[in-house]
Amino acid sequence: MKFDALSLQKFLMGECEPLETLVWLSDIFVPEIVSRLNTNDVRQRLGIYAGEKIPENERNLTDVRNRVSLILEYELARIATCILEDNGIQNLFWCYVVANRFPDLEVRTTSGERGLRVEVKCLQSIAEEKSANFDTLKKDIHPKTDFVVVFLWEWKYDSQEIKWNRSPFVHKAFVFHASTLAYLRDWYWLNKPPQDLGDGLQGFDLRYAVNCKNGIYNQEEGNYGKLLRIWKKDFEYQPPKSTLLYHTVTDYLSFKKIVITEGFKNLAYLLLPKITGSNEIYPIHYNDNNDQYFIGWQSKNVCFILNSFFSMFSKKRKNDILVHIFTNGANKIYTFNDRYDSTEYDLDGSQMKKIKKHEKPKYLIQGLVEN
DNA sequence: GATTGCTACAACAGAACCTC
DNA sequence: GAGGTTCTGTTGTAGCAATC
Repeated sequence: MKFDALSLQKFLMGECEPLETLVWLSDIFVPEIVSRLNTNDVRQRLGIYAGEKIPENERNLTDVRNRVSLILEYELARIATCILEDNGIQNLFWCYVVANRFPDLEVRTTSGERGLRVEVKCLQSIAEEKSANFDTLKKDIHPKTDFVVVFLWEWKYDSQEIKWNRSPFVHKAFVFHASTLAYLRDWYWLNKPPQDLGDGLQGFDLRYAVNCKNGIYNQEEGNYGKLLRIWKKDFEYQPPKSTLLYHTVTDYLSFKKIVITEGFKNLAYLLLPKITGSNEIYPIHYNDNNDQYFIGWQSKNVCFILNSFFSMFSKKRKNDILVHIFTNGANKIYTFNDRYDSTEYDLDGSQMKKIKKHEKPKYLIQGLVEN
């Protein structure tokens, strides 16, 4: 993709209004990065080759996820600098912030002047609880130049012709205006304190969020800023309205939905073939008047349904959906919550007979193997 | 069932400590 | 003092389990 060198330089040096920069990053610049990240040229350098093993235990998977996250962060900077070179810009580059502090990356001129600053977060889509953490205090964030980029990635198994077995694939990237996201986070956090504060208060010191339990203060435990806990739709305390905040709320709610749905899809593609023995998987849609709703995924006689979508319907419509699924040949349903705990049911018409709860996707498969 | 508080565990850097 | 080892704190990602 060819960029206009002048506007590229202007955006990256933080000379435009934050909203304008946000839209440019979201719609133009970061999609180009993702497109290049997903090329074989990049993926071959992150691939797991025949004979190589990674840990399967969640505890030890953490280091692999950390490493993928770090590499994607570096690749972003490398590719972003390549884009500058491709467009004839010699006086700008992306650099790594070596000190362990916000942000991860900065745009600099060759004379050292600073432009945009970017914090990179990576989430593996099938992780039951995506917990990447944006806990930078608002005082440390510059409203004009600072942004958060979130990559949603998953292992992608490649065809036989390609020499590696699997490699990370970025399914989607999201960009947030850091200052507004932090504002939203704090608005929610401060308006929803724990019940057992005692005579203390929640708040911040110079470096951390500070919690209080029964009057005793402590450094916040690490939940503050978890990306999927930042904001909830229709929260009872609404922040003051602004265009930027409106964008952030809309983008955040969309981000949350996409992250959960994408992980659910990847799980369906991972697990359904192991259950049914078939690689033929297709989406389940429900048509209501002129609207079409996504419900889940089906392979042969087995359906995966996402609770957060299914529960939106009235009892009558739920029955219609179940009959529709049954008519399409399914007699087994697994319902999943947003953290991918599942419940197994036998389906007969619109009647669901509960068989078993599976706390985690891996137990679902283990249970099948044991049976 | 959803939410929230707490814990796990890796890499890494730098300080503190130990031995020669 | 040099060099090696251990400890501590920070960053990062995520899962478990009690509570709402």
